[in-house]
Amino acid sequence: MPITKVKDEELLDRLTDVFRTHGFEGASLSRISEATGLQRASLYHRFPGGKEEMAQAVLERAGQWLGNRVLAPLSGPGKPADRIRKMAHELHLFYGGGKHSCLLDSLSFGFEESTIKRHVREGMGAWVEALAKVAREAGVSPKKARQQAQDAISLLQGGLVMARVLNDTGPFERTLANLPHVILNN
Amino acid sequence: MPITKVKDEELLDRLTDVFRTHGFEGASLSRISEATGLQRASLYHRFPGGKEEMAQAVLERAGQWLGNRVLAPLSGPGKPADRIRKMAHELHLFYGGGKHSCLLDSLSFGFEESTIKRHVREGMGAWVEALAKVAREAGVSPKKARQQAQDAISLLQGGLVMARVLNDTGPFERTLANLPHVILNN
DNA sequence: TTGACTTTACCGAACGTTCGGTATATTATG
DNA sequence: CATAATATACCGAACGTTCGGTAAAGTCAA
Repeated sequence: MPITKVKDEELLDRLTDVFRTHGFEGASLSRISEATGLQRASLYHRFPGGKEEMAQAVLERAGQWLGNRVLAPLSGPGKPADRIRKMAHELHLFYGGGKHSCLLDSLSFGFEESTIKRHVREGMGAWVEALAKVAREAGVSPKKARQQAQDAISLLQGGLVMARVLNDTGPFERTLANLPHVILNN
Repeated sequence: MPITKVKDEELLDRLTDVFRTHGFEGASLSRISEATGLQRASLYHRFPGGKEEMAQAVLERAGQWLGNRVLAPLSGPGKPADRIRKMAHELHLFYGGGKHSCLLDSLSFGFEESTIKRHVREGMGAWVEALAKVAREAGVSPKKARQQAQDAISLLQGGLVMARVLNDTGPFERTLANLPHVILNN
């Protein structure tokens, strides 16, 4: 078997970067080719389904990251506040301290219903539900738990938008630090 | 002078819709042509500078709306809480109750520094500053005022992202209702 | 009032470029 | 050698943009 020019993990890393920086339509094959170091045909060898399959592979792995690094810790052992702090730490790493945009934002434009949008919706839905569950476990009423989970996601997503627009990661990082209070407040 | 097929206001409305729905790169001239009822060449008669000028015209008007409907009421007379409620009402109208995306989000993708991104940055910066000012006037400490203004914008922007992804405007609308508390909390 | 002239708004057709995608050849490893 | 990975060269279609021209409204001297 000949050697791969770019390992799968590295390839997906770079694809992720292109998609979250430019969105789906802005992620042209030229940009992808440049970012990955692979020619068009090589990309189609790795992803016969083309750009759509690339985006789905990126979302697939992001979904795995969400499950392993966010949802799993949230439903794991430990005090609720500690579990949330653990998640905040992972989010800090994943979003480069706020410098990277979120795929759930960048891949959600355009009105046509697609596999990608469904994938994005499932991810965000699972995230909200997991946060609400932790809040309920900490004694927050079901209704309030749901609202505070939504507020947390809103603050995070909005913080990433602000960081991109204003070139200031401060609000996002402050939100990360405040997450336990936002979610568990009673 | 021949009659215009589409009045300027209407034209800008439709352009705004295309840009905030698809982002800059997703807003192809074909889509724009379809949405406005004008052929490509006619669009270039109205906007000699092409797509870039269209986006800037859209941002220009959005900036005027921000100034007239958001910043002005915020620095006007009345109790701080009332001024914020007034803003919330305008936001509800402008964002179609949460069904429309925000230009500050959709036009902020891509890394290259551009006139568009500068325009977007100025708009969001002025918005945050105006909110912080109201909070200070209501007796909130400068530091806390700034943070709560940032939280408000984060909640709004994040709420719009959630609405687009989950097809649920609930969190956004709830944020609108809570804005006075978020911003003026002491 | 008329008719020549200008201005304005629009459109069909085409420009060169880039898009996403593919057929074929080359490379390198087991 | 066999074969998987990459590269070259190319495709039709769509991209943003421009050109030449037409129809309608305003201007104004005769």
